[in-house]
Amino acid sequence: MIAVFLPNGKCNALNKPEIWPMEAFINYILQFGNLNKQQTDFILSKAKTLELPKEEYFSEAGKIPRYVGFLLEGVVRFCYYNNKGEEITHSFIDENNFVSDQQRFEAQMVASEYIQAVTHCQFLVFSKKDWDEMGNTVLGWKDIEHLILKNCLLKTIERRSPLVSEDATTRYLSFIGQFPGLLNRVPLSHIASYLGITQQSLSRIRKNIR
Amino acid sequence: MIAVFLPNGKCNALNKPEIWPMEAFINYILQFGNLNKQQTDFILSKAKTLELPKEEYFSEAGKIPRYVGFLLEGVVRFCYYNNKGEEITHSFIDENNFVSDQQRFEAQMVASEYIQAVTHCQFLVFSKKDWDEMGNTVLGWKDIEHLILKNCLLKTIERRSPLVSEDATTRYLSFIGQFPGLLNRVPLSHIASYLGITQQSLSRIRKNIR
DNA sequence: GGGGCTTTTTACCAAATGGTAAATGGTTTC
DNA sequence: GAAACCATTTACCATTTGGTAAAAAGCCCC
Repeated sequence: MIAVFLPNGKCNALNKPEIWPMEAFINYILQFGNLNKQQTDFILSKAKTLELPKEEYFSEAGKIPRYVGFLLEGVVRFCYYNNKGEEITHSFIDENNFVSDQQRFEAQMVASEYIQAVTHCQFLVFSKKDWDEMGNTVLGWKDIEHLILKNCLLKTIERRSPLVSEDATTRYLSFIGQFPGLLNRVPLSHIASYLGITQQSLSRIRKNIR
Repeated sequence: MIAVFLPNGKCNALNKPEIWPMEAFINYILQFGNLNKQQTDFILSKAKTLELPKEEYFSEAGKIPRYVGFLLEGVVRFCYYNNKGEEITHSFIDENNFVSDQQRFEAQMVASEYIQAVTHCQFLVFSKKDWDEMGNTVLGWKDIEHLILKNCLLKTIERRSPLVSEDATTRYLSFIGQFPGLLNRVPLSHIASYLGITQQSLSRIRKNIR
């Protein structure tokens, strides 16, 4: 991956991106529509890289989201606090997916959820200004943007559906199927929260499965 | 409401819509963008009405969705069968909302869910051909369509979130808050399924609340 | 490698939920 | 109005899950 490490361990290093990891990003985009080289170059010219150390926030409840991100490396989670003060992990996102509280970003409204780096993360990011400029400049980008967002929302709904109706063991197995490889990168406490059970229950379930 | 009742109790009566209930529909649409009279007239000229008796299907798993619907009167539910053969109610939709398996409708793919009338229902419906024609003819309609879909998907996610993390009583109370008035129009068995609990548990919870 | 820290597992019991079956209540049909 | 039907509640007990606490395992730092 890109050899851009943070000199001071802080989270806000913005750099011009290197060349080749962009391919994953461009390939992702081109799934949803056609763009010519000039157009993709324009989009890439707006991208910056952002590194976040583990546990830092990509965006925070109570603040206005600054970026749309595309996750090149790492895992993030969306979480919020319910009215009992419990921290609820709502979603996980891994490599080569967009990361954004899109509704709040678009409207530049205060967010109600946190987006947190679960591992060390590397993003491509777009500011509101650049994102809007892409929409106005690149013909067809708005359609692609809509398709991507729709796709993300549908995936979220599909992933979370079994979490309501199935028993805890089935939910856990379904999680493993949906996110193969995430199991070893994410604390079990977050997975338990995502599945809507306690950490102890999850541990019991894992024991029964072995 | 429109006085178009079915002569034979069957579900496929398509008629030209009357005038005034369209207002709710147009008002709904204009929330998401501006259209002039000519444009809304064009859209209305494509709308037909569809009446469905209680328990009939608006669209069925294994079949290609024929219409996008706008629910003028009644309640529908989305449901599917999980791999244990249990029927799961995934969502409820009530008056003045769009009803569509939009992804499958757009692609004219076989659906995996049922959309069923919970009460007697009256819809405005649009065929695939007319829907596409609206997109190609009415400038700005595609944007409105995207916004509406995004809005529906976000609402679905928001409504279903507490169903994962909260206990059954909280989920029930949250359901009542989200759908005031639906309680008396929908069988409790469907509500229990929606909440991810058995009918007996729901009955117990209702007893405890009194 | 050892001390200190966090994560994960285990144990115990209380509480909530599921499953089966029967009773009650309400509605429709004739 | 009685019979038949469906929806809802109740009861009982088995199973699952939650909550508290402690033990074990893993990890980091020096």
